Amino acid sequence: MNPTIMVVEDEPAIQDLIQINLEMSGYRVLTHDNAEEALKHIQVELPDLALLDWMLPGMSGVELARRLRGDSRTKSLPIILLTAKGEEQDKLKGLETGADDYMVKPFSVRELEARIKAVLRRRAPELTQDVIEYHGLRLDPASHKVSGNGKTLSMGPTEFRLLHFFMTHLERVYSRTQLLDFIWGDHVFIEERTVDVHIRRLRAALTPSGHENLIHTVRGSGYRFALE
Amino acid sequence: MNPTIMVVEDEPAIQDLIQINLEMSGYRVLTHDNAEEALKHIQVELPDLALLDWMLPGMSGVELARRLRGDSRTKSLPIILLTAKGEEQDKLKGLETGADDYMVKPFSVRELEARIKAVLRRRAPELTQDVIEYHGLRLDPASHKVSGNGKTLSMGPTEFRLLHFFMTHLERVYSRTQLLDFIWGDHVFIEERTVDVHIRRLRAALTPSGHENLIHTVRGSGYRFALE
DNA sequence: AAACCCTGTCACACAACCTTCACGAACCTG
DNA sequence: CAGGTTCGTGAAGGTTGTGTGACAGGGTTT
Repeated sequence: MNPTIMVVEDEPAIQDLIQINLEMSGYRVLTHDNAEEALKHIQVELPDLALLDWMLPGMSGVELARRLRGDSRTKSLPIILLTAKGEEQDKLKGLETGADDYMVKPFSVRELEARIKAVLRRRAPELTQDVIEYHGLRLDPASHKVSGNGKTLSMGPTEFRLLHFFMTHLERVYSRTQLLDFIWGDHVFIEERTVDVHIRRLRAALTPSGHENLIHTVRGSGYRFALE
Repeated sequence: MNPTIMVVEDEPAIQDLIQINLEMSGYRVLTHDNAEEALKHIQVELPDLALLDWMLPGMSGVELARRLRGDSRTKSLPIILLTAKGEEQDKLKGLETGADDYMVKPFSVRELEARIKAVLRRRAPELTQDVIEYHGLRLDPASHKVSGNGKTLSMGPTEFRLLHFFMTHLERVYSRTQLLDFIWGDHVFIEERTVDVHIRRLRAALTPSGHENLIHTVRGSGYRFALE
């Protein structure tokens, strides 16, 4: 699934501009024109990044950012603030509230996309559309293709997500529970051992190019993806 | 046909400079020296990109941009704003322009063309009227004709737009929702599965020349158009 | 008015996929 | 080396996603 970006912006013109361009770039966009509505939506669905206007009718974007940081569920949600010119001197305050980045209006769409990409890369690399390559194994999120030493490898959707996660989180052990959280999503009621089965299928899918030995079992702890 | 660029600029010297250079580069250029005239023209003909001066007699370029964003017909028209040096600080306070990009005068013609190209490529590669050819499959936007290895292929309007979109967006997976947004338009209340049906019709239309296997199903994600 | 084309929706069938389970191998501990 | 734990593996069963044919409504042409 593509990264979901929540846009909270009260001016329709700029809302449309952002939405159209981000969708064109492959993001899924949710728009709200006030903070209260946005908060309600977040109860239901957690976006991957939030783009908040500084000034909003009712609760301001700054206040919204602070609230999101306060709640443990949204604590690590990447946030970019949009500020108009005169507000710039308050930028320190903005960063203090926990925003990852901020942009001063007017901004170009190119710049916006660059910053979104930068923030995502830092905070959630598995959500960017960047091609990842590691020792002859190549994964392209945009075209949804995997190849090992030039040879195309095919696998199911879950194995693809699993591999994508591993390739953006190298050299580290993840427990089955963690993998379930990151790849299957929040609070899914699934047997832990199911992870083993997908690991096995991923190994099988990587075998044609000999990359199956990148996945290491760490007995008692979980799995690790690396050269060794 | 070449992309049409509308230039709204009141200074004759700059107007000429832009017009001559852009025409030299193969664009069709429409010039107006005020926003009202430009709006009138847009009723008749929709350009592929608008180049607006910030300051204009009567309605300003900013106001014009806002209006264009407001009308659903011109909502997604790419816009580049031209601003003079001093204007950037004074006039921008809290202004949301809705432009895709903006340039500060004086600028080089080379830079202008680079930005135009970038904006066009990002916003509407399927808008260019260039004939597209890909592995024996040939699509001519101007005459609305498609042929595969010389053999004429016939299809309905929707399938044509779908194919046009795919051929200008190769090697990338698009979800059903994205395809609905890009090809049917924003906020259309249409069943997602309808996309499948048109994919099927497009495949059927491409079968006579054997190009139906350029369309790949990516289970759980959407469709991808490429060789593979 | 009839014939035609295009479109969006539905229902059904099938294939791909996910999850679980059970069994045995591998491993650790004492 | 015995007992217990953890992991790999194959298969079964249920679920989900996609391909496909049919059909009705709207629009256009004949």
